[in-house]
Amino acid sequence: MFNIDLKSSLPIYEQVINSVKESLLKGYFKSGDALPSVRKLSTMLGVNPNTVAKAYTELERQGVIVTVKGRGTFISDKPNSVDISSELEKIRPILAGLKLGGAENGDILTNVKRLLEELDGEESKL
Amino acid sequence: MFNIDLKSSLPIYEQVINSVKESLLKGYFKSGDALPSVRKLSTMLGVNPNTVAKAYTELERQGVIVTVKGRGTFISDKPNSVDISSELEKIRPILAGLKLGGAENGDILTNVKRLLEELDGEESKL
DNA sequence: TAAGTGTATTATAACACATAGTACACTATA
DNA sequence: TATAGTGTACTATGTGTTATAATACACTTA
Repeated sequence: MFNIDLKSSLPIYEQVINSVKESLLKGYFKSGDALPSVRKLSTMLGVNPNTVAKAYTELERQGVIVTVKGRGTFISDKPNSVDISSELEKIRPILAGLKLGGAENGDILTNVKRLLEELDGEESKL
Repeated sequence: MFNIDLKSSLPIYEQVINSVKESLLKGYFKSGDALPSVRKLSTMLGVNPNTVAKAYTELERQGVIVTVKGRGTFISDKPNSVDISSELEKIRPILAGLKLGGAENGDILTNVKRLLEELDGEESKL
């Protein structure tokens, strides 16, 4: 479910954020569903509770989840909309690296399309 | 030419790396051309020479540039090929964020295509 | 009452980033 | 031969991020 690589250079809390988002897209969670508690998820992952709490805080800031003191953390029904162009600026240097490394525009586009469909999960295949 | 934002959260040396790569793709440099020296570029950008040296070291590791002791740094004629799938893994979380933020697959693909063409620079429009 | 929630705080350690200053070996040129 | 310019290496310092550890508090549910 939540796949974390402790040896990755990507910070653990960011991996948690990404993992939650992908789980949502793939339909593993629905609006209103409860996420694992901070302490439970931290023991599941073998990670400090503060690290999970940091991920949840950021996810709430983005409107992906909603926290209720004393009760738990739940999936939001309407995540904040994001600025497409600013997010695309993060992709730009990766694309530049791919092109310098010999990748063709067509191949890159095909793979991005495959990635997008993969993120749509199983429900989209019905 | 080399556009650097000292206030960005992206490390300066990474911005230099990206800047050099994009300049190459856009045709501002050809194989064999000399890059600004470490000390010269550092004063141009208002940055420590060690920071520029770090960027150049990484660019050489990727085969983008070649350094000759005592002479300078030059554009390589054959950058190392990159692993497409591993690079795409960096794009995955960004795409997930876009989709959660309400972006449609079609819009995302259109923008990625536009980015790719933008990186091809002016020579491709002849 | 007891257990489980999110949250906050302080402290510590490790690492990345950037700067500063210095030094060395090399190359090109006056 | 000097001089200036090149990449490179090193130590030191400061700052910020990441992650852990250990508590503590207020809240909710059973």
